[in-house]
Amino acid sequence: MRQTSNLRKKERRSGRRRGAERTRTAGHAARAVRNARSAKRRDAILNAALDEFSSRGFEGARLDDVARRAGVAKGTIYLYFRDKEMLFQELVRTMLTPLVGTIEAMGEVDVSVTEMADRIADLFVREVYETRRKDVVRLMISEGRRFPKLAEFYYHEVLSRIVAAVRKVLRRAVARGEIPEGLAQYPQIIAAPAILAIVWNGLFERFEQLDVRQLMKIHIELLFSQRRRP
Amino acid sequence: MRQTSNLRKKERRSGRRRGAERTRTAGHAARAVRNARSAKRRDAILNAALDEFSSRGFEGARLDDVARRAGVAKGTIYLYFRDKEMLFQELVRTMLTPLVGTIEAMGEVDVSVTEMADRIADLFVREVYETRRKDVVRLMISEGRRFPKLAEFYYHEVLSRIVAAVRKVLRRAVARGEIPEGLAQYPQIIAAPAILAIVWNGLFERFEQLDVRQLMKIHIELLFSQRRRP
DNA sequence: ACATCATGACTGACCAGTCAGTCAGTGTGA
DNA sequence: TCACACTGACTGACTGGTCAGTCATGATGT
Repeated sequence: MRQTSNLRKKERRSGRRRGAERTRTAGHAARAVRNARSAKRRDAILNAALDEFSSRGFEGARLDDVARRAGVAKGTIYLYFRDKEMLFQELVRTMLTPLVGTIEAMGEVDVSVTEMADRIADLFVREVYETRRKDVVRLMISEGRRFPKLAEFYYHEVLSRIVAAVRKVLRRAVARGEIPEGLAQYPQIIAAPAILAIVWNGLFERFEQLDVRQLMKIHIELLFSQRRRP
Repeated sequence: MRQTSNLRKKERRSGRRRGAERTRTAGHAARAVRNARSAKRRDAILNAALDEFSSRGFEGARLDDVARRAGVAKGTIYLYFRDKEMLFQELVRTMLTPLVGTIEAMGEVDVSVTEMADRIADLFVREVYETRRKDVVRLMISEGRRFPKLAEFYYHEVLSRIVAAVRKVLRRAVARGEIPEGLAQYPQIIAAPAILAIVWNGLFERFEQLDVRQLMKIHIELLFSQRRRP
């Protein structure tokens, strides 16, 4: 459950070079150690926050609980995040940003539509549905409305890029006559079962299982199987 | 601790027959007036609650605000609902229960799949998306996870019935060879764009409009257009 | 000796839920 | 028809408790 480890915590603490040339090496080493510890704490807090936000919602989550779960005093949280809201926003940003690159790359390669759809489905299942990112997306769905800034960030930095990349591939396919035009107008259709799965999973999984992989596979087959004019 | 006093006020106030046969009619009329007013208040409270819950979420909503918006004192809310949680649950129940009948009826008629899909889409747009029920469904999506009882009610009383009704029609179509088998396994696929639309509407509508009707129409066309074996 | 990081007790604001009191409307008796 | 008693729906100030955010103090490393 450590998968957030790769979230660019190295961020160069800008400036601060003055004097003490003698201890340069030692200083650097020390700073590196500190940064590492600091990043670890930040991560622990984010992880704990995800748990608490997920099970209680933004308003319902208690920072005391986040602190306890992270093995840290409450005040420490405020050394890393301005307030509860920023903690939430950083959580979403930190967990979802790394996906963007992967997704954009997808639009560059000239693959067939079905190939692309399969890749999207696979990426979603492996990198979102089967990880804690699923919970982050669920949080985004549940609470995003009350964080307009975050919704905006998410739309511009994540969604619109995905939509653009997918649309690109779809347009090519339309031009080749492989698929009807409608799909290129609403690339969201491809993602619809993914959203459905996350919502269903949160609400009804205990009554009726839903096999996401299968769900998406069937959906894609239905959408893309070759068809004749009616 | 006097709540419950007037919950379900139609309740035959058992016994209590003593004299005064003369005023029977007047008494009935008076009671009718009271009941009407009472129902009106209940409605006002539910309406106000929907507004507040929608914009602030369950935890974020203040009963003081609900009361003010309903034009009622805070205490009055507690004459009609045991506590905040029951208010929320009643809200969802009251708004969604009326739909169930309509939906079940749909499974009874032996229509074609596309006909059924069109009807579902139309019903959804007219009775949910274009009404305040959309907000109720959104609340269910956002907060349902923290109300297991409510999720259970919703699953058993609403969802599973829809799924069963739709599945029935789909099975017939499969038997006739009209559609491939996959869809009958996951009738949820038909509803996926509806969920997507509600989520999108809440989060991103201000950046990019989404025409639900068109979205669902295209999706249905893609799913059901006749196809040849690959 | 100093800088930085970390702590957790504390504070002030906030809010769900309560309850003593009010009063509009109803029944009763003359 | 009037006056008086009675009822219970309604009110809103209040209470008990909670929690985000602060800060005086302590720990650690250089």
